[in-house]
Amino acid sequence: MAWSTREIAELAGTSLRAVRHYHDIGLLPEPERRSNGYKQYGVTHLMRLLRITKLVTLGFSLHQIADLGDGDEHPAEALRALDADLARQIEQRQRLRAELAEILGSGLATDLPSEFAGARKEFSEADRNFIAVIGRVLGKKERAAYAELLTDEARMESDDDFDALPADADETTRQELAERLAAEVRRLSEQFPAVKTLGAETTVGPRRYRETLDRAIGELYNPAQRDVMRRMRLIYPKENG
Amino acid sequence: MAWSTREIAELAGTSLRAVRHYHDIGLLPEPERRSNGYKQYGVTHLMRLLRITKLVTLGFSLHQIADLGDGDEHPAEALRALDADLARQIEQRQRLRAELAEILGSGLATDLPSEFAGARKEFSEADRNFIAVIGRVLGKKERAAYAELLTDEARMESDDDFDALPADADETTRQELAERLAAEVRRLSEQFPAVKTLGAETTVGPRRYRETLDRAIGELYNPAQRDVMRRMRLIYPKENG
DNA sequence: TTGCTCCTCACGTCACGTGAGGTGGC
DNA sequence: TTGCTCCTCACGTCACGTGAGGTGGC
Repeated sequence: MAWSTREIAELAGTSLRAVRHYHDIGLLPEPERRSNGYKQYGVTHLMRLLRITKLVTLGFSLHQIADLGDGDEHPAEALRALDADLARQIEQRQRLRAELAEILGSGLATDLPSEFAGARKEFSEADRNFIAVIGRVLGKKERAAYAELLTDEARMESDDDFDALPADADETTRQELAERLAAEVRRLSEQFPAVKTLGAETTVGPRRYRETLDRAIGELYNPAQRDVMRRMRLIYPKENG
Repeated sequence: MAWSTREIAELAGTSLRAVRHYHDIGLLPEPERRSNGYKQYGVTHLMRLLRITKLVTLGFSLHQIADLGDGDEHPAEALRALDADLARQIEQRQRLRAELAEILGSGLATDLPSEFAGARKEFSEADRNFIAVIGRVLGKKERAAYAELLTDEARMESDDDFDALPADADETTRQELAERLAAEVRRLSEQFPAVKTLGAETTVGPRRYRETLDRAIGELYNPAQRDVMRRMRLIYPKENG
């Protein structure tokens, strides 16, 4: 008597359902049946199944295996293509691991681009969100420049004051803070010339870039903070965040 | 006015459908709608979406992302688990590439276990099938021993005669061939002591092992060849293939 | 009126896993 | 009669892709 479905599945190291699936899609011919409907497999079926499971573990899709046919020609070209594919997958995973290492090493929030891994750590939630958004719309080079700025520059007292600014801060407080921040931005612009042109290279075009930043600012900061930003721009009329 | 679905999708570098999918599974809250039913996204939605897409590209499943919650705690443990997983995936792919290299280098048929990569090449189809089957049912150590035998031993004239043996070969031819083959097997048994106990360590148990080999022999070789095998066993009474 | 965007079903993909419900031989 | 194996539907998984069919603002 011949093998049952469970038996060839076990001999081939696969599952009952997998064997039936290979029948369903026409990858493995169905064997003869006994009078009660039970399937009876022979060596040729086992051979075919062994080939299938081998190719599956190597990483071929069932479609590819079907295309390879049941002949015994050596599919060198397909094997090389698969190898190249595996090489790509390995590289991609290695890049991901490098990124993970950066994130883990820096304790960087997971919603920030990993270029910012080296940045000084204490952002307010609004700042973090703002940086996440700007990080998405800036082009690669500008993002790197921005990241460099955040990495080299320590947090200043004026930053704390800005974060803590209440929505109803009075006129004098706002103007004074705007002046201190403008002085800071001026200094940064000299130290990091890229800041002057920030927004020149974006992923969404200059118009969407401006719109996006404006919307982010509108939602993330309170009226007094937004007013301080406006005043800053009057004092030091350059693009800035 | 706020962002449309297409707009946040583009800002986050993902697809319209992906955003809707995140809504469907409750990963991303739906925003307010305009009177015409159009969705209007704000910065908080963009932030959430950015976090999701970032974690997706790192390799988290949507379930895992849901479990991480929308808080901004640093998911260090999850990141480390993911890293370990990526390391495993890389290793597995490297093993597959090594196996592919062996197969490609040797021109080995894809239905044979790759341990047999070094084996002498000219198997008859029946032999190849038989080796594939026995390769599956032998345990790892015995498979290695068998592979070593096939690697070191050159093909003999008697092998060719056996492959070419017609189903109606006469008595004398069979007996003579059986004697030559038995002598060969005796020599091999001395050179490779593992041959004597072949079948002791199997993946399917001794009973299924014997059954499997018998069925394979029955289907792969003609009556005269099977008779020669029987005679061999009488002359040199050891397990053999 | 035409073109473009938005919307909601709802089926398709891939390689099976997992019951559901029924039959056959000991 | 009970337990075990075999069978055939047929839905579920995962992260969306891809139309199908309809509406709204310029």
